Amino acid sequence: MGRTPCCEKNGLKKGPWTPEEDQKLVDYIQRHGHGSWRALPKRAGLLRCGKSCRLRWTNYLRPDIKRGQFSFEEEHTIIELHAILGNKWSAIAGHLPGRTDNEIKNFWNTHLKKRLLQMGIDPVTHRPRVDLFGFSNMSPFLAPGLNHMTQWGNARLEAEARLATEYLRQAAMMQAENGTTASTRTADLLMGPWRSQFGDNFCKNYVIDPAWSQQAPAMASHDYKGPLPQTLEQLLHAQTNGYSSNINGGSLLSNDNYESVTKFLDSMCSLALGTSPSESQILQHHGQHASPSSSLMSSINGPQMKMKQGSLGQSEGPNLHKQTMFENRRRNFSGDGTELNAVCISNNIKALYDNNVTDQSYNDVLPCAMQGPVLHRQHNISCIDRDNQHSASTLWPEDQLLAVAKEQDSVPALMSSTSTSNMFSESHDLNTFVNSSSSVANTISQGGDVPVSGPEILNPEESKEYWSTMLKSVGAIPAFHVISTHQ
DNA sequence: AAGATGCTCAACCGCCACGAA
DNA sequence: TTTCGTGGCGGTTGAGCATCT
Repeated sequence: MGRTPCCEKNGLKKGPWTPEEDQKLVDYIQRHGHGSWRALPKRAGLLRCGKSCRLRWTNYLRPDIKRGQFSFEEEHTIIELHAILGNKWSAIAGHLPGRTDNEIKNFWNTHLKKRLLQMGIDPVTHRPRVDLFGFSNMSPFLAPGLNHMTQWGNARLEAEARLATEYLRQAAMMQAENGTTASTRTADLLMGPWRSQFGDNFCKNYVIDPAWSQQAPAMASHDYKGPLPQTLEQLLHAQTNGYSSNINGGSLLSNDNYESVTKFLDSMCSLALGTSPSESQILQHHGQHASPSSSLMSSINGPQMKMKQGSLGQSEGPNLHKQTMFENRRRNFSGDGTELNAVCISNNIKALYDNNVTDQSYNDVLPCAMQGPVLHRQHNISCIDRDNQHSASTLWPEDQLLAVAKEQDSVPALMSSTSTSNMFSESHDLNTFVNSSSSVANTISQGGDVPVSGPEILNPEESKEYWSTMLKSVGAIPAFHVISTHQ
């Protein structure tokens, strides 16, 4: 007893479309629109079922379809999104203009999946394959929770994202009605997305703004085992297992930060659903503050997070902030050093350079992902001294980084985090690298703040030598992870 | 040169969500 | 509340082509 077919099969053609059929379909849709797909074939004079027509149009004949090879940026985007969304091809396609879900699915199955496997990365979990070492049957014990995407399932993911969106909508309504954000009810609503497995997964795959992570350590940490706070207030004020610091007793639900939280959650949900962030009504009550990175923000259609100047870290001084950055990175990159998802750190640096902002306004810079042309392979390298008092990051061309790595002795890996960056544009070439790296190195050596720009400009050789010395002095070694061989 | 094998991707199939009746 | 029609989605297939033996 089979399911009734979507249309009457008898007499209907199957298989590849001929140019004549394509022309008929295009002509009809251009004149009349597609209307009811079921009725279309008859009206257009086609011996096809409506489903076949719809597929042909959406996957092949639609005028806004982008043809040709996937760019590196597109590849990168697909990998990033797949780490969060799994096989939700339509949601992924929503972030790649002109690409269809079918095309992305095919590309994943025929290219990207194989490439990840060759790199020793499980294309389902986006984590290193333990079975390479013969531990496959032990993996549930060695790495519980690694198979997050398969465990959760796409349906649940989408359901949670929709639920989270609804939470946000309600929160926005309450905000509009009451003009206040600090009610327990609002906090509960905002916590909805955070508490969902989707939120957890999102946080695992995107390094959130470091300052924010300090406020929400339970969500950003892989190894947090404590009970999840049940409200945002609890979360923000929790001193759980030493992970969290109470920032001057301040609340993230102050007006300024409320905007950030809701904006971020909105973006998070839109990512899951393949829609554009709603630019929710929530913002209307606070107005948009122009930040140095606002142009950058507006150009991306991906996860965004803005932390405003406010209670976060200001009175604690820059070192607290840097320690937070380090803690955040250590949580996300400790272990095997093969995480795929370190984009945001690079993005912070890029945004700093783009906007010529100072460390003081670092909190205004968005971590953003998946945009910008690739001209050089870059790695974001960070280091921190043994007392966790000073840290620095910069982007290194890969060849120089490898050269330094070769020179390294086997010193303890106090930290290591790298990422492949697609963030550098033409204006951020080797000169920028030299400027930044020499400046950072100088500051580190003097025990000072992480700078954004500095007066000293070393040539590449000097810069390389300086960094090599500095890295050894702080006992840091870089770790590498190469996403692809793209040049 | 010819058969075997591998790869790509357009197209199909079945399931599901959703809205209308 | 249930049923039905429709569109959308993800998994899978298989024809056509390329490469290997």
